[in-house]
Amino acid sequence: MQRVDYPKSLMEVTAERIRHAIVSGELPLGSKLSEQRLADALGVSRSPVRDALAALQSEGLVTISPKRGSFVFMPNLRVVDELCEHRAILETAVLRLGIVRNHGSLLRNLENATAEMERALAAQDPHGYTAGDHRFHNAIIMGAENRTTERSYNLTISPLKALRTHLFTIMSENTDRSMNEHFAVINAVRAKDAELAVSHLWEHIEHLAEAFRTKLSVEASKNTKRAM
Amino acid sequence: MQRVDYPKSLMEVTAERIRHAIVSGELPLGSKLSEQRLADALGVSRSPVRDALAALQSEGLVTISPKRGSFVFMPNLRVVDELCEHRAILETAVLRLGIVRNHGSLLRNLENATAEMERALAAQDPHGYTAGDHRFHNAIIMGAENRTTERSYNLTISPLKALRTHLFTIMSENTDRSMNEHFAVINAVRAKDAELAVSHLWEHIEHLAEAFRTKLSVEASKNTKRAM
DNA sequence: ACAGCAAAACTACCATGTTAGATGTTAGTT
DNA sequence: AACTAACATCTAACATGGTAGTTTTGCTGT
Repeated sequence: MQRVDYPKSLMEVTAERIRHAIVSGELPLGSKLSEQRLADALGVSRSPVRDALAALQSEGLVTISPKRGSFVFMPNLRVVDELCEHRAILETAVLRLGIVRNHGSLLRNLENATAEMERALAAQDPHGYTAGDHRFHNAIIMGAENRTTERSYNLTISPLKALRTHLFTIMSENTDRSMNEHFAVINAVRAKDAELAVSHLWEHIEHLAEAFRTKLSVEASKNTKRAM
Repeated sequence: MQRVDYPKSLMEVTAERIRHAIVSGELPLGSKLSEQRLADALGVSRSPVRDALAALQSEGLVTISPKRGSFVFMPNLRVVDELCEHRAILETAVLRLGIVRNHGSLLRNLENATAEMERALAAQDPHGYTAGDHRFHNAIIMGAENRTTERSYNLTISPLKALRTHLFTIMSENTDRSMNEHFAVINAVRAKDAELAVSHLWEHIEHLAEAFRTKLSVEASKNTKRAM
């Protein structure tokens, strides 16, 4: 007999659906949502939708305007900068710890992730490449074995994941440089040179922030549509 | 004329009340809550209480057990360690940035905070001392001017604030060492020696973690009571 | 055609009712 | 005394109705 895992509540399922719709690009950034419409579309009452939206707000994916409506988050340049910097702060700090605490498994996970990315790159599979990238950075976060930091990371990474799919519909042109940066981090980790690894990692994330900035300033002239 | 700030919703007020009750020690750690009882006690309906509890759960102050009840969070040694480490990660990273970006105002705020702490120490005012300490660490966080990191910090610091009031009812015996550590950080900041400041700060937070650990292992034999 | 303005539609907030699941209690059996 | 199961009680999850604030719409006069 195996212990039963708790069935997910309606609110959780609802939150997952909406989160996926945002991150996958189904719901445009800044688009208007509505408890009632979402409830009708998902076939549930307004209560779980309301709870889900509140949860997604604390994840940074949704902003709720009192008496006006709920909206998919709409990043400006400053917020994106801050998100990337926060990400860099967490990843670099955790990388320092991981190199000391779990050097073996950390290195192995990083290598697996880059292998997946190379495979996806050869197969021209943008989706797989993105998955590998997430796996790479996730391996860094897991290295310190600190659940609090993991939670904090997941909160800030959700909007960034959404941004990635919304801004980069095709595989970026900078994948070569990106791959090299990943390898640079790995090599430094392998050599247990924490400071070098950290500096490569910070630079890597900074490049991503730059890419976001240029894309955002181009697409700044879009207007909000109703999605739900 | 000043821009009016949005009137707070019932849910926000409710959340503030409950949060204050937890952080101030009014509600014991691990004690059972109940939407209905809280609603009756606060004179509101269950809806805002429910929303508030959900928000407090994402702050780490409350844990909700499906169909069973809500409880004030109950930390174990591991979680406290992780909270402190996460705090150290954020504060040290942000301190590095702050020294570069806002050296002047950062230093000024740190000095004001320690001045407040010394005043409180001379006046035997534990409450004021704690307030000064919070102001000190808050000054560090504000130094980088990154709202995302601020939010992340506030989420992790709430349980730690609660722990402080619940575990240290009297002013700690280690205030001398603590004050010296604060001064060590300030001096390093003044000299713009980021690495030295960071190492002092990390050590300071690590000492706090140790204090939590010893107190927790002593008080581990307490049982849960109903509070509301 | 356009500005002003009032009515209608829409929204989240809050209150309350209902329900399924979890827990505590007690009567009944061995 | 020990175990069991029916029962009562308590809980949060979910559904639904009312309300006040916001936005849109559509009419009106110019």
